[in-house]
Amino acid sequence: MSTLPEKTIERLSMYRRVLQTYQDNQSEFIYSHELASLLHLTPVQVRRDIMLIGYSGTQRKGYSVKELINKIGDILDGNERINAVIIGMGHLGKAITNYFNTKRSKIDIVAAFENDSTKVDRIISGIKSYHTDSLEMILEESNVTIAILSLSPREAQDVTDRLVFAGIKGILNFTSVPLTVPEDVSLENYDMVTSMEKLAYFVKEKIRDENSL
Amino acid sequence: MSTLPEKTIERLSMYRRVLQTYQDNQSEFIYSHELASLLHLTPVQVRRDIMLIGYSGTQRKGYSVKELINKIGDILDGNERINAVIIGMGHLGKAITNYFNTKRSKIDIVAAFENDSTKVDRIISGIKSYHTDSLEMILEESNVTIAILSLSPREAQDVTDRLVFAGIKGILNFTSVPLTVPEDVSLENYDMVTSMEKLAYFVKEKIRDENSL
DNA sequence: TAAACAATGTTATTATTTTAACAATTATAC
DNA sequence: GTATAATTGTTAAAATAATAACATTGTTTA
Ligand SMILES: NC(=O)c1ccc[n+]([C@@H]2O[C@H](COP(=O)([O-])OP(=O)(O)OC[C@H]3O[C@@H](n4cnc5c(N)ncnc54)[C@H](O)[C@@H]3O)[C@@H](O)[C@H]2O)c1
Ligand SMILES: NC(=O)c1ccc[n+]([C@@H]2O[C@H](COP(=O)([O-])OP(=O)(O)OC[C@H]3O[C@@H](n4cnc5c(N)ncnc54)[C@H](O)[C@@H]3O)[C@@H](O)[C@H]2O)c1
Repeated sequence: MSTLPEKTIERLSMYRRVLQTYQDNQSEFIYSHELASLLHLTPVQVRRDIMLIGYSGTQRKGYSVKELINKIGDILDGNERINAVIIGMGHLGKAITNYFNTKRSKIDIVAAFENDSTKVDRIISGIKSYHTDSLEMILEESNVTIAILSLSPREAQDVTDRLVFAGIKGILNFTSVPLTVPEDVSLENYDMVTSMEKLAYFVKEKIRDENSL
Repeated sequence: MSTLPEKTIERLSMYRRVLQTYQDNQSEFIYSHELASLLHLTPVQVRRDIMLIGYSGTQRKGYSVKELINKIGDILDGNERINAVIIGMGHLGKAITNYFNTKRSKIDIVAAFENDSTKVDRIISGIKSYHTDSLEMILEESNVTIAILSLSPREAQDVTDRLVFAGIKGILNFTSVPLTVPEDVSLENYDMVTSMEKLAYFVKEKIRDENSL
């Protein structure tokens, strides 16, 4: 199967989550319009996404919840578990680590890195925290493909370069720094300020539109 | 000016941020290709966005950094400051509050709400935390338009309904719950698990592509 | 067993977003 | 001054994503 559209991948992740709670509570099958309604999407979009991943339901009956969950798992998770590290165990880093390692998931955060000596060589939020100096050493002896960046912006590009050099293939960047990475490294940015400013803009626009009617 | 495309709004927020640091360090003017390069975009996209907001640079000279910052400010910020509240002062809520109120911005987090009695009626991360029971009361006497949700998923929809009823116009949702809100309320969701799973998928795909060459 | 119905699966259309093409303009060099 | 080069502003085209249309098919009902 060729690479799926980005937006479809995002929705697959969301389908799976709601299917998992649906599975526990409800029926064995689910209709596209039910799944759509749980996520405020259209039934067509759900059907199209499911078509794209090559799964088929039964007409008049819907999709097998269990099979669909498994099929999504095949696509999102693959076979092996994925190891991640987190750089920067400040407020955000601790929140993320704490959150992630209380969820069941195929992705594990296996180590943290810190600069601040008071946070090094300790267990924080359930995982071992190392000094950033030993980044290369630790990464060499473990199979880590993803890094989460929640460190001070000032250090973000330097550490990124080292991560890339050490063979990291994906970066989830919470610093607002626009990172430079080579082509073969995937980069996901989340910028909370942008998110807030965007929301504020559309709130303003809606109020303006209402007043102008 | 009519409502701008969503993606343009996101980039405007990013333009402004890099322009602000550029302003402090460098020249009075900036070329589209320079601004593009700082954010890893194309010069065309930068020029098109700037066209859409109705600002003009000088050919052969570029854009006045100061004027462009101001123009973006007119669009994103409007005239008045915006007040926000945050619901749920757990790990994530504290991180966000702490982060936001150390930045200069037109958006202020003015109050927090909590259920846990040990976190109520105290100053946490610099802002006053109230019991969620008093949500309606506090919102009535202040001009708050935006709410940030970082509370337990279980309570998310209930609190959302109350926020909407109390007149909130925008919600930034960090719980992974697919919230139901009326048409006139803007909703921004950020789902960290989806973000991670998406990243993991594209990492896998890239590795697969490389192996199949 | 046949007709009606209600759901899926897929192709076609539309909307949004990005990228390309290029004309217009202005600073610089000669 | 005039030619040249470099940059903006805008329209056109391409790519991506969402929506609509509808044919297909399994299920129910009479
Ligand atoms: N907290 C939020 O809600 C939030 C929101 C958006 C963006 N961010 C961004 O996320 C990052 C972290 O935010 P925070 O609020 O947790 O800040 P913080 O100051 O609490 O944490 C930063 C941590 O990074 C560590 N650090 C610095 N250099 C390091 C290095 N070279 N290697 C390893 N660790 C290093 C520091 O010691 C500190 O513990 C910042 O870039 C911030 O801009 C945070
Ligand atoms: N921490 C993360 O990195 C992260 C990442 C993604 C999503 N989330 C989501 O963000 C939310 C918060 O995560 P967290 O890690 O901070 O969890 P947390 O348990 O540390 O914090 C949740 C807080 O919400 C409070 N709360 C519960 N019900 C409330 C109510 N009705 N009114 C006000 N406050 C209430 C609790 O008392 C608690 O302090 C959760 O929905 C979680 O799924 C967190």
